[in-house]
Amino acid sequence: MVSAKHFRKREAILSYLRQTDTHPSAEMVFAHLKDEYPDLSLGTVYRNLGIFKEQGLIQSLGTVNGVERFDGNINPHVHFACIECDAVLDLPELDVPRRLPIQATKLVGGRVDSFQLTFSGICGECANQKVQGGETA
Amino acid sequence: MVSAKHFRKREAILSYLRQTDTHPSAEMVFAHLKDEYPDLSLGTVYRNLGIFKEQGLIQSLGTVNGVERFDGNINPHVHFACIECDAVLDLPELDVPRRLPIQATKLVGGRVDSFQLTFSGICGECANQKVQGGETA
DNA sequence: TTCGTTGCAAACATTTTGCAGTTTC
DNA sequence: GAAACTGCAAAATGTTTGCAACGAA
Repeated sequence: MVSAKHFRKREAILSYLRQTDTHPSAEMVFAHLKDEYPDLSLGTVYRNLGIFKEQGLIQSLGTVNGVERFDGNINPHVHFACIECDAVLDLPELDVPRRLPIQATKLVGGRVDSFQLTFSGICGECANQKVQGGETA
Repeated sequence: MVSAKHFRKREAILSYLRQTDTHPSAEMVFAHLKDEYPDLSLGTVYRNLGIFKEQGLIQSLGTVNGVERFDGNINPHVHFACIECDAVLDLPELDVPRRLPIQATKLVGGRVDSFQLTFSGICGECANQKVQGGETA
């Protein structure tokens, strides 16, 4: 009667997504959990991410630089993606006016389920590094 | 001295992106231009889309169902993506409050270049078909 | 035994790239 | 000739899937 911990990597994946604010990709989740679960497989991560997404337990933020990013926080909120370091930050202070989804629904004529608002540019950290290190590309 | 038309498929690609409101993927651009340019290659489409994107002549909307979609209209505007038929529609009537990018810039501390606001759900057309055809999955 | 979960590796889809051939000047 | 653009096919990348093995009940 070994604790379920031995068995359910699924829980670890969901738990990590809910803990972190890094909006990780499948690979990032894998890399993070590899320490604790050395025999974790990337396929398992993908598989479970798909399941969580389908069940609405997590949301996909779309792709950043070609790789899909996930968020354990399913509350609608705004994101910022850094084109330099690929970091994705939450901007919970920004609220999208309620009229927007309402108007969208009217215009579309069908059903509007969700939205994704993502700003992109250079994050504070990368901007600082550029100033200090010089603008060399 | 054959007209440049014979030669520059690049122009045709950009021109199509500016004409259409379908927000096509590389494959869709390819399929559309294949008639007029039978020897067009998919690699050329990808290559030129990359160049246009880099030059700011077009914008990427991110991926819809795993494939990247492009927009020849680089004016910031809102989109709607149908999860049923993968259509992407413009919602030019919706305007994002100016305070949002300003606030985002302050919060991020770096630089905010652009944003992407995409609603998703079922478009009017697909919604109608569902009603008429019954809700059978 | 039965069911669900997993590791592994193969398969898959999309996108990128190297290279040689062509067009333009 | 040089420079730019292209077709083609190979490669790279990210993701999905089949299958056998394993764990829990």
